[in-house]
Amino acid sequence: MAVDADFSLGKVDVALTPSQRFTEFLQARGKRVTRQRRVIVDHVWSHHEHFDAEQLLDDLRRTPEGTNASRPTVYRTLAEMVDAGLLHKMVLDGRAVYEHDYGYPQHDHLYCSGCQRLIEFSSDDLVRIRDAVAASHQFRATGHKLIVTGICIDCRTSKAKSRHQDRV
Amino acid sequence: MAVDADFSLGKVDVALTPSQRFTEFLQARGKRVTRQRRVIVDHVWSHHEHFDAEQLLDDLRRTPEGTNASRPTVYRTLAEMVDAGLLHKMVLDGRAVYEHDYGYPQHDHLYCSGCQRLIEFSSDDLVRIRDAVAASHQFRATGHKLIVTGICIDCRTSKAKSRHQDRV
DNA sequence: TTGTCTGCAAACACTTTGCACTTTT
DNA sequence: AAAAGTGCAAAGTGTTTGCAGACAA
Repeated sequence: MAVDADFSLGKVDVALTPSQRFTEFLQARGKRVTRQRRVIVDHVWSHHEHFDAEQLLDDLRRTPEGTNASRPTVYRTLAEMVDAGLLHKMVLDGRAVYEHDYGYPQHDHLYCSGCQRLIEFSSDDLVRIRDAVAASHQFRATGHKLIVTGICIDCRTSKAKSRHQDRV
Repeated sequence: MAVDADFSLGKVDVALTPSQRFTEFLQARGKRVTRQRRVIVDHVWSHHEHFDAEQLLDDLRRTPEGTNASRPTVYRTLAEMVDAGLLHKMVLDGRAVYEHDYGYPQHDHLYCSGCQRLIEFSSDDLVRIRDAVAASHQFRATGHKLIVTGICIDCRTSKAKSRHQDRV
């Protein structure tokens, strides 16, 4: 699940690093800053990519001694990071996919059914329409999830699609 | 998972009933029109509601002799109905939820986090924006899924929320 | 020291599959 | 009769949990 190479939605200024924010979150709840939790946040923030729990687990296993964590710990820590507002979780094809949330603007995705790539975009018009529709149903919108399915230009132009089928 | 009581997006005229269309679909593929398949399509089309496989299985079990089907058959038949274009499948909170597709206009959902109700709506503006965004990324959109999360008016006005917590 | 966290193995929920038997065509 | 479908039980997949030992505060 690679992220579009050109990630054009810029970072937003934030006071603390993700790692600091997580530490703060843990301490505020009487939770402990363990080696595993540190290793996981650091690793997750070393790449701006969409990933799932198993990928993260594998990545950590390929890493030097003392920088990995067990499957249950990975799952538990990802859930905590979502609670902490660091990560955003979405479900795609039956498995949970995570992406950076803290410090990045709200956005939606184009999902290429050819190469499974997720391309990020954001649209103010979309949010406006969302709120107008919600209002007309006397519904108070707190968020939304939009995934536009289709075919990206690479998959459309290349006859030899093999190059685009990473991570299928 | 109840559907909004006032389903205001009208039916669309279609040449065949869902059951006829399914029969046609099966025959075209050399598949057989069995008692179970008939029972399932008929039951699914007797209510316009969102449902999942286990609910359907339970409903069928509560039904007179000779009008039920096993779990594997229910799953297999639902998949066929999706292939046939009769049902639309979406994944919500980890399980597959189905809704009528054949004969109904494309639409999206408001999802109340208070009572888990799905309210249907459709918006031409939304589709326009979707296509504009896609075009700007040289992406060819073939479809989309939008779920707006929030609180419905019932959950907002009632202090005694218990009444709205069916199916939680 | 005290209470939380970790990792293991086992449990989970939902869905799919292998296979002998039944049913439609 | 031939081919496809069904139901059972068992296997999968992704994720969660109970618990004894390990570790942060």
